[in-house]
Amino acid sequence: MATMQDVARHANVSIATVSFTINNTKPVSPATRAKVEAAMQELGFRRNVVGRALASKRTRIIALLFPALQHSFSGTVVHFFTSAAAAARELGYNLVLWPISNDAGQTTELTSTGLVDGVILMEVQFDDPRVEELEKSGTPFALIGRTRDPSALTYVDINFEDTLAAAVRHLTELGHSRIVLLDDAVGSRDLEGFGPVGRSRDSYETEMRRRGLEPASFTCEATPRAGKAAAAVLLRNFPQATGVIIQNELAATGFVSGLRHAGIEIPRDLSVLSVGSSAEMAAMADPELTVMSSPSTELGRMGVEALIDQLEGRASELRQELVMCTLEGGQSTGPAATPAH
Amino acid sequence: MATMQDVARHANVSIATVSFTINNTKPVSPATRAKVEAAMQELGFRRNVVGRALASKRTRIIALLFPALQHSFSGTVVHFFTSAAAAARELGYNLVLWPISNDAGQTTELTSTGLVDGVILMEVQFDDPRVEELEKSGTPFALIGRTRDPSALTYVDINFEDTLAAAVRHLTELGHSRIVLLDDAVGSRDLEGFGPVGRSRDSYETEMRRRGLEPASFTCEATPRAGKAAAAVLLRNFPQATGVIIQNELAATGFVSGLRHAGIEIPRDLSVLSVGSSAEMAAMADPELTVMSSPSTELGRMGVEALIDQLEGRASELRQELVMCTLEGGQSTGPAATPAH
DNA sequence: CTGAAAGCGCTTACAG
DNA sequence: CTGAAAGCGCTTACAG
Repeated sequence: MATMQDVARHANVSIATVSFTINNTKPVSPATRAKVEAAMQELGFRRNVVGRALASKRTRIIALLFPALQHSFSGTVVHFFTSAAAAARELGYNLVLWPISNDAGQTTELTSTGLVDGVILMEVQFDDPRVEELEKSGTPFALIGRTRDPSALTYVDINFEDTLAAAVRHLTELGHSRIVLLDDAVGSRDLEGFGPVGRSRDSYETEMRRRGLEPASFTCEATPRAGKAAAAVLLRNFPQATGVIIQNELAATGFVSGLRHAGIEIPRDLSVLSVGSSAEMAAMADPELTVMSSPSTELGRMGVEALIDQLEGRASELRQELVMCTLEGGQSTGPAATPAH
Repeated sequence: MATMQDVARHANVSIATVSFTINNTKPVSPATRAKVEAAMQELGFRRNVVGRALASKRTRIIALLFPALQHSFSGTVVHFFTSAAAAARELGYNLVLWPISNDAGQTTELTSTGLVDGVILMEVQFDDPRVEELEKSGTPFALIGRTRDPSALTYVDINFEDTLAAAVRHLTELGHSRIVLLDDAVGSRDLEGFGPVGRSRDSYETEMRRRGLEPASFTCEATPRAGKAAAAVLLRNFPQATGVIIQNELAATGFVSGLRHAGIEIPRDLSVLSVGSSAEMAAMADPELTVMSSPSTELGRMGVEALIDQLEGRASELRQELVMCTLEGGQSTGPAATPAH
């Protein structure tokens, strides 16, 4: 590869001038610019990023920290990864993937080698030790998710509060009043621990009470089989229910199957609304689930943008954004009927 | 961060000596080593990777090139990404994600900035322009997949040939002889184009003929809805079939639903074997599908290892590996019966 | 076994 | 507007 030195020689200018014209960092006369550009063209010059990184002390690489032992890799995670990578590139950055364990200790070791300018932290917990670690190490970062009090942090997250309220509203507008929430056991084992589950359940309960309705919720593991079993639990423990909000993507199809096997017809006998999943996943169920789908693609992009804004000093104020899940058609919610069971 | 210079000063040695002891690249006396290590410890020194990269002309970064417009992001892709990232790190490398369009033109632009030592190319086509581009640019690379004639290339891929033969065998051992293949329309629109579909269909046909059976295949898009429609097509066009091999992960659940709605009981009336999907996906169907699951995790790791072996000059011979899909229990295959339709 | 020094390919004050 | 030069943090012949 041709170097900047080669270009300078070829154009009869100094290497500094080449740098100035490439970066538009100092005025360059039109004639000189033309010479330099011709030389670059001719030599097929591409600026070496490693030299640039060392000199400028900015690698323009950011890392995506994700849980190595992802408890449940929903289909939406891929969209998140890929949209983050695409957004980074559009902004002139590269995205590296860093699997880390959920407990702290590794992040400083990773960031201290100078590879990345900043990191995006996925699957943030209420009290996340990694956040402290990042703060201590001085690494700029953005969260996908929120800690308990994220007021001083850069983050993007799903607006679970409004999403669950909208989910309740969707069902009440269809005439439902006995609405049960089925969520993910991962969160409820440590209810305070994982944001999505805790925030969602709180919001569900608040919204139900606000409407004078009695909240009721239960939980199952994130597998189709667990979802199937949960169907039996629902029928036994919540026989009055006419609507279910399920926030457990991987259990949802099994839950629907379980209900079908029990003779429940959806949505005639029971409405099921899947929250935080994707249209693709929802379409796997039979009947296809009405879903409030996760804004994974948007979050990936926004997380990257938030971080890079910060890195480039463009972030005049802290960027903190919440995005709602989007209600998408489906065949699993309908008017409330008397419970058939 | 402390630099190597700081460590050298602190230990009263030259910076070269620090480098030698860190890299074990020249003999260092035990006493000196101890001094250097103590200094590193005390200063919390971590070798800066950018400086190292510039001096050594190796960034120890590899790129994963994946199709930006992935036609169908199966759940298994995430496992691939994450296992590749984990494997890279274990070997002292970093993995960057590079979305590219499927047609050529971009890869040289990406590799020529000197960011990566090599690349892994996903979703390889029979005649893949990107392969030529990589060869021309001199970038070391490994394929996930195979071109038409990959004999001179480093690759890892699914052993579609043996997998489909095993799929046919699984069903014939259960007494089936009318076995139909349902695959992915993406491949058959350009049958020569996409390896998995072409290789699988060829192998299916060969194996059927070898057993004196008549091959028959059809195709549908990669969506649950298309799968559902495909169920009707099967019953209309292949009424004699008692077994179906479906190589279309995203259509599989819909296919099963479609059959159920048509009154077909699986596996009593019809056996369905899902090939190249994952246990997670297979579990979404009702009944859970018997599946030959994609070795995504293995492929991710192997692809990275193959590339890095090559980069480090460890690859005495070309690394070319094929991995079969693994048959996993499920409830959708059983003894052949007279077609009920 | 250890060190002085050149050099990897850039950026950026500083001077003119 | 342009250039000479220092420097980013390392590695690696070369010399001793």
